[in-house]
Amino acid sequence: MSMPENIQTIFQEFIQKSTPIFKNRDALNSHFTPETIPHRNQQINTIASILAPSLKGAKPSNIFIYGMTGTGKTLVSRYVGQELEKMSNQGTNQVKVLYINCKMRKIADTEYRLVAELCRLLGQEVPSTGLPTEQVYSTFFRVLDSYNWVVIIILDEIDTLVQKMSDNFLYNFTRINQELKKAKVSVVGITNDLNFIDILDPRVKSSLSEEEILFPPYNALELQDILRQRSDLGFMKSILTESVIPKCAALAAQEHGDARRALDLLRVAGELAERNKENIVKEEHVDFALEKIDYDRIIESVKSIPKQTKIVLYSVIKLVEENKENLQTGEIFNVYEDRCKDLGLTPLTQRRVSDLISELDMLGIINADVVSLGRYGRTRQIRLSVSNDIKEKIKKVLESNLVI
DNA sequence: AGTCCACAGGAAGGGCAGGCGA
DNA sequence: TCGCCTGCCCTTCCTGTGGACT
Repeated sequence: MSMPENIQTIFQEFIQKSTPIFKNRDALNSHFTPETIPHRNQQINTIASILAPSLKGAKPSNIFIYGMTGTGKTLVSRYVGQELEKMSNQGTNQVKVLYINCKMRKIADTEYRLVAELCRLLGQEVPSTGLPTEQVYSTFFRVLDSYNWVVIIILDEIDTLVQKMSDNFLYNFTRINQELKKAKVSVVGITNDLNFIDILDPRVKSSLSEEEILFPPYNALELQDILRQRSDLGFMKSILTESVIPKCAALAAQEHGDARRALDLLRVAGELAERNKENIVKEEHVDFALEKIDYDRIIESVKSIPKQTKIVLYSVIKLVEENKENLQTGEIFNVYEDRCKDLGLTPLTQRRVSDLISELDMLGIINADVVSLGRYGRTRQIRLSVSNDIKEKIKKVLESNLVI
């Protein structure tokens, strides 16, 4: 059997399959905007009433929105923004909402690019490079101030912005209105870093958070409502076993009520059923989905970590395979040094390796707790925090990657 | 009560790449 | 195109520390 024929068969089967599972897969994606947003009425109303004065040409307060991942911050603010623009278009046409996700590379990773993107959103093309930053700013101000409108700028994941370019930038931003004659600007900042507001310069802080809105995590029942709404849109009728949605909701509720995670579980469960050519999504598919999402995440991060970190991780695995438990930094460092010599690389210092171990800990691949062993020193106790299957897969990835 | 282990983890600075501005 | 600047990775040097052992 030749390859092309094989692929043809897969496509054929996919098309001919009598009972499709998905009606609209996109509806099960966390980025999808449904027509109504369950359990966020309070937040929607608050934001709407803060922004409403813009319809009469007044500058609304700046808003600072915070909450954990998957609590609907982005969804709600985009939704309110859209509705506001709609209303404005029916009337005085005075409101413009600009949305920027600060995490996007090539769009918002430098001050220049961010301001250039804002110009673009206002309909003014700016060369993607070449101009002095000053000039982009003046273009921005010119376009902004060319019309008697209220511009609401939504900066999503605003915390990454500060990491990249200091909060000087935000300071300028909060003072924009003093430079403008006709237009008025309000800033909506969104973050899932709950400590973010504390590390800001106090002046920026007070200006940015004229209004603060907290998005609490969803509980399991609320998550179920969200999943029901999406599954009605996304799945064919009666394709889900009764317990599927409560299970997804319960699992996601365990992790700080993350709706994104709940939707991922549901969608992946459906995809797994589809791939197995089954026509009903069952609870066991959710279990597999849970594993698969975890698995994919970890393998992806292992692929993307730097070479030296890979060698550190490989050393940890080697030691684990020698049945060593509760590894110490020093042990790992020794094995790591040997590995480096085998590979003809100069090893990093222990100080640095210690930081790399922390990074692996944060990725959730290993578990590194600081403990005191009294007379035997203070160190980290390090364990692999993945199942055996994943460990084997990681090992394969590392070996093919490093030629160990 | 004091010692001392095996590091943790902060501070400062070197070196380098890559983007910025002229 | 080239110097300049910035951010990042890494090293060096350092001080701090919980608790088993004496």
